[in-house]
Amino acid sequence: MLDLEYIRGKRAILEDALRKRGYSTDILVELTALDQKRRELITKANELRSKKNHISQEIGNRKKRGEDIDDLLKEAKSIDEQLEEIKYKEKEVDKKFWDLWAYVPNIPHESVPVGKDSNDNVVVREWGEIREFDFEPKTHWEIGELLGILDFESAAKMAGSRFATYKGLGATLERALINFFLDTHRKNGYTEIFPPILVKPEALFASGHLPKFEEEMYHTERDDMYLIPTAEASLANLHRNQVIPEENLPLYYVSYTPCFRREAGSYGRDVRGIIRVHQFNKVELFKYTKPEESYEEHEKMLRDAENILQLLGIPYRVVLLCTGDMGFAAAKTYDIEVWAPGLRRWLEASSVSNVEDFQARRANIKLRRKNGKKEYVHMLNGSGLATPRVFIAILENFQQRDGSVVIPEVLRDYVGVDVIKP
RNA sequence: GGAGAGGUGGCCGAGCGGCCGAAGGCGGCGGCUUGCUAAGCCGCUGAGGGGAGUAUAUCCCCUCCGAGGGUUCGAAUCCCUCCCUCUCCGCCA
Repeated sequence: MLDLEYIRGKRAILEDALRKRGYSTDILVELTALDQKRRELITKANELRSKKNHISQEIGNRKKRGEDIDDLLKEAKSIDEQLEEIKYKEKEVDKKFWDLWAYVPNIPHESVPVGKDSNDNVVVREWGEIREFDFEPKTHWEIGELLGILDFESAAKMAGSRFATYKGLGATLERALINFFLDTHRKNGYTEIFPPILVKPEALFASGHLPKFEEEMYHTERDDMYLIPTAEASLANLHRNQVIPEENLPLYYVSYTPCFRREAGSYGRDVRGIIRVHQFNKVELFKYTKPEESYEEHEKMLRDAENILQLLGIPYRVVLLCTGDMGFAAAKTYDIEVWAPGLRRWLEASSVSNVEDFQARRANIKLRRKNGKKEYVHMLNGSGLATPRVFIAILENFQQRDGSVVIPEVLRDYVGVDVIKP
């Protein structure tokens, strides 16, 4: 959520931002009208309440003196009636206003390239050698089934499409990745968190996932709770309604959680293998920072995520998302894409975003300066990393002619073997 | 699931129909004192919103004591519902 200044004094900036993101600016016309109406009603209601307060006070005074209060009672009643009507209208307008406002995206940072869609994203750097194969590289699902470490049939039987059962060393490799990610980030100063993964609607509102992404999440009807689509949702709530002394910032958190996504808008896309599944594991990085440090911290977080792939020896590239491709809450986002030779394409394995104070405003998280002044903190999140696509990258990049997969050295102690053989 | 206790400002904690946006303490900020530090003394110190105003100066007003309703001219204080925390019992890992 943005500062309301953006539809009053700083309106031109917001208009520009919406245009760059490819949003219509029509919404602003309605928002402005609602804002004006809202303020009119607030002013009127305040006046009436003020009058009423004076009368109540006067009643108290008169009663003490034993004087007659009938005329005041009558006046109070008439004010109540007027107030009732205005309050009703105010509520209505207020709700409309905030409902709309909740759909206004963040302002892109000045360093973000302007563009329409993913074609306008900018590749910032590439790392690693893309391997030349002297045989036809297989896809991860072919390798997974050949090695007996991925089982799609049993998963489909119990859960439907877009699920996978990890078996034997597959399950071990998955767990190894999680532990390796966590351990590495912990060494870099991130505090490990294992949060609730079933949360209340207000938590998802604070993180910015509601109301806009309701369709993307699994909801439990009986208790009105949601399975988190990412640990970001939980971590953004760690300090909800808190004021953090500035000397405690920045705060670094790392969290492994399963993530659940309905993938509502992507029927038929990436249906094979584990490219796009309803349930996956992710290790998430999260920071709370002072506003003046958030962009520096953003770069550092990106490096921390990249570091994992470098240690694993997986070729990747860093992509700076353009205004049109960026997420709703983000002011700036880098994606890290790993190379999958079997699929012959780059796969997004991480998304590292600075949302500035967009979530802090919703979650009401502030910092206290040394002089006592309070401001909203900046919040950053990034995958470090999501396991399925790293799993894919390991299978496809490190496959041998016979289908066996060489385990990266840093994982060998975790997995217990050097090679997974058929 | 059953019984009880409780949720008040950055924190602790009093208030239990009007004089309470809230005593007192801690912390923080400013000042005095002081060779420095500590201690002491004095003052200031919640949030959100609307309006006046060139103003992140200042002033006026409104709302907020877990959330939402209700009673009342008037509620932190009384009533109802819900949420959360704690204790005990039951149940289960």
